[in-house]
Amino acid sequence: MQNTEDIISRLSAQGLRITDQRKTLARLFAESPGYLSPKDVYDYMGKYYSGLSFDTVYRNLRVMEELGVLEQVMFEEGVKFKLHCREHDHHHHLICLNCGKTYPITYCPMEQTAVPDRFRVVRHKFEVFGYCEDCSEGDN
Amino acid sequence: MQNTEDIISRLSAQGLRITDQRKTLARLFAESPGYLSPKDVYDYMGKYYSGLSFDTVYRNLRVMEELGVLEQVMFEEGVKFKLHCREHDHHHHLICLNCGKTYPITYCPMEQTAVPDRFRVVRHKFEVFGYCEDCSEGDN
DNA sequence: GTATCTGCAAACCATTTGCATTCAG
DNA sequence: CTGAATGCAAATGGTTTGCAGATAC
Repeated sequence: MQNTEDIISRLSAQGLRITDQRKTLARLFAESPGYLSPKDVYDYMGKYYSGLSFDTVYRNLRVMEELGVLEQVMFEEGVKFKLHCREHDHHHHLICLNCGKTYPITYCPMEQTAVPDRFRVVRHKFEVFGYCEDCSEGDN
Repeated sequence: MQNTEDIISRLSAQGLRITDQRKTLARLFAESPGYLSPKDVYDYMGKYYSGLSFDTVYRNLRVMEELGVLEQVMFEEGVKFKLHCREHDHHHHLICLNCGKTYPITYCPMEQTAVPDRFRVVRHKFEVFGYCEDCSEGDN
């Protein structure tokens, strides 16, 4: 986990101006263990900034994603963001369907996967969805 | 692979009317080995129906997806469709980044994945992307 | 001071909906 | 014939863009 200051200084180091909104944004992601949709972010930010506009949220999410501070993942419900994993070794995630919190999985299935000679692998996606301890009321 | 008639009769069996467009749609998916975006479908269909509208394409894709004839997957670039796999055993796919063609992988990583006791797994996603034999010019 | 940020409005794109017409059964 | 399918136009929802005023540096 990175704290708010880490994120701020990375933004600053990249030449971005440190506005109040960006501080709040940094804090939000520093404190959120899981994925957030643009709407989640907008709703949270809206509590602190009355005149907040959606486009600024999008702009900042995009900028932070381009700088590698955030990472963006496509879910069935749409795009979501979280802090970019700083761990060096390749890993995957357990993702809670309720709170969006993620837990690393060190195991990578590519090692075991038999791929035809003729297929040149570029990347892969392995994600496990379910309910974390705190959210285990679930649906069925 | 299923042929056009199989698909048509499944649609018919479900009470749908067999229009020209749906026949063409069935043929398109029967002959396409990979994922197609709504736009791909629209472009293809457009060659045969001059007054074609996008909403009919969407409607038919959605209906066929609800009937289990098609399956829908979210990629970075958006939603895509292919024939729903009829194979009984659970499996995953190699997906060609160029032509969208898919190849089944029998291996399922969940068997090897250590999950914390407290996390209740509901579903998972494992996809391998790359270039198939025919598309191996690739990008790098 | 100056370039970057922000909010606003409007544009944009993909997707959905209502309705009148057409067509499969 | 009748209800379902289609095309059209318009609405919607999510996201992006242009521009003028506000703000970090």
